[in-house]
Amino acid sequence: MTAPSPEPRRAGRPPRSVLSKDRITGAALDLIAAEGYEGLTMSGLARRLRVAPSALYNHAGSKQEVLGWVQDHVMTMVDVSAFSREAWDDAVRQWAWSYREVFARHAPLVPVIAVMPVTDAAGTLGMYEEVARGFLAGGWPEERIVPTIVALESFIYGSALDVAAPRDIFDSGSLGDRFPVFTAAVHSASGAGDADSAADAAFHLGLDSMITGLRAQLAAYSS
Amino acid sequence: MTAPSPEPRRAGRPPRSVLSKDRITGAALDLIAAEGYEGLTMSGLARRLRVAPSALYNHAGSKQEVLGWVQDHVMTMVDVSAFSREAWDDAVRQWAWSYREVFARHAPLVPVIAVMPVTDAAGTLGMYEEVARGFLAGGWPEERIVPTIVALESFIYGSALDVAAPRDIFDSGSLGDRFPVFTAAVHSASGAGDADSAADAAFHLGLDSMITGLRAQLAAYSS
DNA sequence: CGGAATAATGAATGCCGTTCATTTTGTGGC
DNA sequence: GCCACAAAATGAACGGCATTCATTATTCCG
Repeated sequence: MTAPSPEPRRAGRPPRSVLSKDRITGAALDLIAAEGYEGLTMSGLARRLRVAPSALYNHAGSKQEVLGWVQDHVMTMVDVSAFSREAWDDAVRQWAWSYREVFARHAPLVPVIAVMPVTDAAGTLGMYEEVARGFLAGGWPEERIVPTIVALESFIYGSALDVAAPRDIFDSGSLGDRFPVFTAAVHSASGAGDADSAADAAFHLGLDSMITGLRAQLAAYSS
Repeated sequence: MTAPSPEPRRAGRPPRSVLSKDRITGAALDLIAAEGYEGLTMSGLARRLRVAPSALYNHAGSKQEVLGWVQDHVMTMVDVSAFSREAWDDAVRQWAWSYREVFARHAPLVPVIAVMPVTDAAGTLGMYEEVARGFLAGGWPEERIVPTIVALESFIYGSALDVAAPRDIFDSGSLGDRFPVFTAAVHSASGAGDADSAADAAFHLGLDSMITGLRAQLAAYSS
């Protein structure tokens, strides 16, 4: 137990390095958990690490790079264990629900992921490796695996964004009269089930549809 | 043809209003077309409208609100005409391709849409109205229409983000050795077809899967 | 006709990511 | 063992951003 040091650090290189990629990533995740993504600023991150903001730039080239580290860590939270246990279609279902849940809590990462290359992202690659093994074991032809993963991910990312939507997002207000068919559909949909799980219902429906369609594609390919 | 007035406007309310929701929206779309979304700043928008930045706040409460107007306009660019011409499944296919194409060019709107309520967004409601009519005419039960649209949209939004991805996004670099199955799958996928259309291939595959699955759901429901 | 709402200007604010000069310390080559 | 250089911290500064405020001029409404 080191005594807390209220006296500020002097300028100059410290005896033992204060920062590192791992410490920065950990602090960023803590900060996000505590204050959300709007609280993730370079100043806030530096404050949490008891460091001047500019010190971060000795380790990360930009905030984008820090976000990349966070994203790679978040990827490891996705549960891929089903792929080594169950048939590919059941595994996909479990994986997809876990994937969506994780990124619903990290929705601001979704637009980042789409652009960010996977190079040097060991966590992300680890997830893909497990998924690819599962598909291969399930009898999928190798060249179809990546496009299939991308299609599923697209659905998952879109659905993760949808989780953050307010429950009354489809309330057409005073314009409702001009759009009677849609307005009626909204009302009859909200009748069934509580509004909390509207996003869940759409995800369930879409995922099951997609898996059904993929099963049909695999069958057509195998014959 | 009014003469250009190089002399700046004096302070005080102008004889005839310079700004309006429509003029702001139009200028924002021009600005986005010219400089992309990173060029869409309140200052830049004001410059284009030959107005002080603060003047915008007499018409829009925030930049978010302006983005909402832009989003509603962009929605009207989506082609829904197939729903009044063709069977629901073919119409969905055409609509989805158009929808993705439009939002691939407006990817930064995707995270905005998910959160933004549809109230007072006539263009958005207009699109939903046509789609809902098509589903209803196709024999879908009313209470299933909205969840189905949401599921399709989730896939479309995710796919629109995917279009912006660099072609070598799955290049695992020096870490490739540790993830052999996935690395092999990436290589055999990039072999078939040019890299340009990797996103297209995934979208095609996912959309067709989903439509197949939806068709099966409708059949199960009808019986 | 007069007062309130409206719609512009321009200055100012605070936050943000990032850069730079400076200082101190560790490290690798002679 | 020394010395030059790389590494890692500080703190001040910068430019850009969305937004707010006081001020001014004009229109609209009763």
